[in-house]
Amino acid sequence: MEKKQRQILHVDVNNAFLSWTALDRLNQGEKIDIREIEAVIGGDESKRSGIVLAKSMKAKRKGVYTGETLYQARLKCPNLQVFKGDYKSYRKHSNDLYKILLQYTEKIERFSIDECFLDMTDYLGNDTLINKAYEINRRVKKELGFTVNVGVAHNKLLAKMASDFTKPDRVHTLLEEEIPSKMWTLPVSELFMLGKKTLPKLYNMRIKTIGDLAKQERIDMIKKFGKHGLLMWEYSNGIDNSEVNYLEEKPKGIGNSVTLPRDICSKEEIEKVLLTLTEQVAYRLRRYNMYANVVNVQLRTKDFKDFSHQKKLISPTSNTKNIYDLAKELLNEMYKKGTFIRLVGLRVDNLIEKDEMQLSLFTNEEDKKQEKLDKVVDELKNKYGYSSITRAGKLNSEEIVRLKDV
DNA sequence: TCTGGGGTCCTAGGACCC
DNA sequence: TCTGGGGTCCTAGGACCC
Repeated sequence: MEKKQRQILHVDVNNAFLSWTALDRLNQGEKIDIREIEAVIGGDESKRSGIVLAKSMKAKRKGVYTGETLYQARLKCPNLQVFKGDYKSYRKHSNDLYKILLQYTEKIERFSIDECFLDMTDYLGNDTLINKAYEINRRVKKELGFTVNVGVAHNKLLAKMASDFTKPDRVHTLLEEEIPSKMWTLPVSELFMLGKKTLPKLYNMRIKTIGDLAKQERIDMIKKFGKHGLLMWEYSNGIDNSEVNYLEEKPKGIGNSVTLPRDICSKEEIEKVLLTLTEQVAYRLRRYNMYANVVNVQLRTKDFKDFSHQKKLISPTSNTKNIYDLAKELLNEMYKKGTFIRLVGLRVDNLIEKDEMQLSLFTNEEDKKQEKLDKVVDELKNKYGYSSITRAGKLNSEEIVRLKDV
């Protein structure tokens, strides 16, 4: 029996951070709509995080692109206006969008803060997929005040490629019969999951368009690039059988990292930063009701060399002290005296849910005490805000690490 | 005034076991 | 003298995404 053809939409907010900040400013009574001028949402140069996070159409036309430094962007666009991002507000706008989309299907995968996949297969009624796409596009603009692109297709990959065609405020289809005309003609760099490391290798093989890639022998792509080769080959041919993952998923890992306002070169200073990062990570871990099995410490040197070490915990934990102790151990292993460090990161991985863990013949008295302490601290944080409570050893590092949103 | 921060998944080598 | 091979777990690093 042939399987029913799937009906998939991809909804992508146009210039999300910039549009949302534009709306917030208009709501606060500002006269200028920053979508209409040469503007970007950017990081903070004084904190050495001065990159472009989102740009207006006018800035884009001057050649400004996401991820480049504000310095480079200003060279191309001297009148560029730079605004700060507000993640709390972005989450709210994202949720507003989600609520509208829920009226069309419950099978929604929130792919990122500004992108969703919708599985409409069983939710079309007598309507067509493309009508639904236009309706969503119109309603979001009218009810929320920002615009979206909607991609219409029969799998996620094609829907995502379609929503990336001309912007803003558009609906595009990418049906099987349209693949040669609409997708194979594009530069191969436009293909989803094809990054800047792979691109030069393909150019060396005289592969310039997605169509060139699609014409390769499948087996050759596997031989040259392994699993990733197969993926690229399938994507270039419009093949993607992955499901819309609409069920809320627990995270697989939780991390926090920070670029320091100045490079540091003493283990003691790095430890203080690690403690601040650990507190935040462990707090989030406990809010998910999960335990970690692995701790990972990442360092970036002043000349942008990244390295990391990781280790399994003796037993799964969500306790700040256990994680911090192992993090210090890892730092000890990996840190060469005198190296200038630009970024410090801490993540926990191989997470399990608390109830999966047999509680526990082995939990010792010290751990139980720690757990109680963490709980008290968490409750205060929940009640009075994350930064309401802090421990003495950390105070110094707060001059270095500004507290971030949790 | 160069170059964020949060993730997921994959690969490859070594240890260890049968 | 010769010197397996399959499987799993652990770790470091890298590619890619938004």
